[in-house]
Amino acid sequence: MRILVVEDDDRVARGLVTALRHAGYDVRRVATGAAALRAAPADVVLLDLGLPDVDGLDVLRRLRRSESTAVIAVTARGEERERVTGLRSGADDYVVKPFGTAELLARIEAVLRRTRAARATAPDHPVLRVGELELDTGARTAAVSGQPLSLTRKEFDLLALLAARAGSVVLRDHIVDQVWHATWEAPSRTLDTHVAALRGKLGGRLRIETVRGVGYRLVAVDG
Amino acid sequence: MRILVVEDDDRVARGLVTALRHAGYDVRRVATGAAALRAAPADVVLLDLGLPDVDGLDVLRRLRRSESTAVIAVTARGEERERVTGLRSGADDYVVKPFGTAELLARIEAVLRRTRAARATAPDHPVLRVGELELDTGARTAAVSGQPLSLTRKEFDLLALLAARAGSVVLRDHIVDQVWHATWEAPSRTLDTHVAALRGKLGGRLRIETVRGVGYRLVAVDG
DNA sequence: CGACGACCATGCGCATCCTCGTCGTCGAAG
DNA sequence: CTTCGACGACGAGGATGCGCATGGTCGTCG
Repeated sequence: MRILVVEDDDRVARGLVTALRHAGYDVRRVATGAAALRAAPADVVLLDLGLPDVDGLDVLRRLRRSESTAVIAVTARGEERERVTGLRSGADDYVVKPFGTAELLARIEAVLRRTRAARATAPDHPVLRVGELELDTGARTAAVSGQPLSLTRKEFDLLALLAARAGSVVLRDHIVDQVWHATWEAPSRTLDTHVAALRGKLGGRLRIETVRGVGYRLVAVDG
Repeated sequence: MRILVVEDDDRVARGLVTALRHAGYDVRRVATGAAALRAAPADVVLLDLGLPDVDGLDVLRRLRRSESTAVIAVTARGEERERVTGLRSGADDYVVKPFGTAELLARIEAVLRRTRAARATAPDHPVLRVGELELDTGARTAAVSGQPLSLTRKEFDLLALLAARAGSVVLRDHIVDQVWHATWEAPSRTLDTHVAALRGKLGGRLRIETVRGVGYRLVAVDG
């Protein structure tokens, strides 16, 4: 489980990181909002709203674009109004310094309990089959009709996501969230590019259909 | 959205109920743990852990057996150790009296955001059948008598809505709400246009009937 | 260092799709 | 029968979303 600590005060940050590492989490720490957005994704982000470079609430809102990331806001100020706007902006929880390590850990667990369901990837089905396609999500290998195909990382992630919901439409936003862990806003043609690459590699036995305005759907072609 | 308030102090309870009702929730209130377990299910339970009849933590654990119910623990005691055990027992959040109404509402919203997201991850994508019409809401495909038909986004959403209530009238306002996610209605022929398009594509086996001044109704034509 | 592959951003072209206005028609109420 | 409001049938316009080609960035490896 990966936790990102966004905190500009070195002393506070070090204490947090140590405590979280000790609790068994994979912890990263950054000091600025910009770095936080770059360092995503994480399962939980501990976000100090009193950052020097940018508006903390803005960072919060961007982080929360990814459904699978939970955000716990942390501040020194204890005003109720601040807490309310923080929560309203999408924070899953809001704690005020100073706080106890045990409570923070308990709150992290509570948040994780709730977001676990929203996280994807079923580790119990490592091999996906759709028609002639076979994806080994453990070994990250793919083959069509026994012929191995070489996929790049993004291509594989994308195909695995589509294959896991074969026959159903997968929403564009959901793909962007899961494969790119995106925090970006401007509509980008990046996803299309990768879909095009996959279509080229898949050949005739599998088809990625476009559902305009919604997303994509992977189907096997019988023949 | 349904909220259950579990609180033995009448005065506090009344205040809570009023505030929550005012915020638009469907609120129920009980005074004991036993009654709380009987009154479930609810989307959110505000649980006072200082109940007279039973151990609050025990009630909490039982309520949390239902995945879709969120629990916010409320107590008068502010000890960190209490908060930790409350959260560890499965509470989604933990607030200490006295607390502000605005913050409580914000925390309820935050919790609901998460449980809703968890539900949206495993959504129901039923296959709707009306006469010869078959709509696969997961794949977003439609067919009449086995013949696939190609529908645009709005057309599909609209038809799915009508098909889900096949045989009964769906109000114009409700359609606008669900398909356009707007409460708009500057007089415009947009909805009519899409209905007309659907009628053209459906052919003779299905009919969309107009109920003047009310809405539309989808019916199968037996032939 | 230089080449290379993977990835990301951007812009254009194109095919729809949506919207909304006008006008004619229909239905219900009086 | 008349009147009035609601609906149906068009027909553009403008907006939207997608495919593809291109150029740039970054990290890796020889």
